[in-house]
Amino acid sequence: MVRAPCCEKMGLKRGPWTIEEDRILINYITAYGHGNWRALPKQAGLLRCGKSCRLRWTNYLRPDIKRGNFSREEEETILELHEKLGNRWSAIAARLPGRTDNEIKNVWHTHLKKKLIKKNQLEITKPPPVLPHSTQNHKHDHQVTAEKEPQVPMNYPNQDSPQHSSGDDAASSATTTCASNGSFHDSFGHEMDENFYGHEMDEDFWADVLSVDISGDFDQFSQLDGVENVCGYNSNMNDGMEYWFNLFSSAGEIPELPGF
DNA sequence: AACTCGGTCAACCGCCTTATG
DNA sequence: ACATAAGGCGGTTGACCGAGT
Repeated sequence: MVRAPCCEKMGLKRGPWTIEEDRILINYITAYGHGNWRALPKQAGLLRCGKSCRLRWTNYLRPDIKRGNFSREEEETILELHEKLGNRWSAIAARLPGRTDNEIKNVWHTHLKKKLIKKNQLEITKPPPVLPHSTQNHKHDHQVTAEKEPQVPMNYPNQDSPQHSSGDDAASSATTTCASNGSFHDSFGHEMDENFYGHEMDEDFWADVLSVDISGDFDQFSQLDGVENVCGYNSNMNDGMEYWFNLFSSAGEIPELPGF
């Protein structure tokens, strides 16, 4: 079936999002939610297609996004889940709070795939263990196939969860990254230093991007009702909210966020 | 200093599934 | 039951940046 594109290309902006566009999108979703992505850009006054808005929100602007490098535990979790699930990035992301499918996909292709191939090559070059002759025959088969990316069919009949569940999964997965007392936890629930995920690096990054001095009162911002409501949980600052904070503080809008 | 190359990651594309009338 | 709209997914692209030459 041939379908028209999801949005007319005429007059709609593409490419990287500007800070102003981010603010408009956050303002709108904070005030009205995102019931209908297709109608959203028109109602919010954005010259973007709904798909682009959804992607920007889910992959970047959502307040529960965790930024910075992946921890060793997270990498191991991805490897483990990828072995079980294949390239089902959204299913993997659902098990890694604060991480998006896009981010996991990127880290897989840039780091983990190579890591896995290297590991498998090392195993292949290792002298084979002495095995009973009946089992030795199939040893190499397994190692060779492990080097390839698992081929997962488009329909996943053997999976215990439905294929399209990332929206709900993502929402439910957002509840464990940052406790109400401000402590940070990794995906295994271990308490962590807040700098662990490269928080300090992010601060510099955003300061550069926004040309603002980051010395504001995050607590005041993060405890606003509207912020809590959009986050879906009672949370203090995390990286996504930090971005919000800077976005609005640079425009002098705190605490008069729309919808609050 | 200028250039190349490879890594990174945000964004887009096309297809599929689900929801709705 | 069917057609269409909308949401969502995985694959891919391309701009950017830093390291190496």
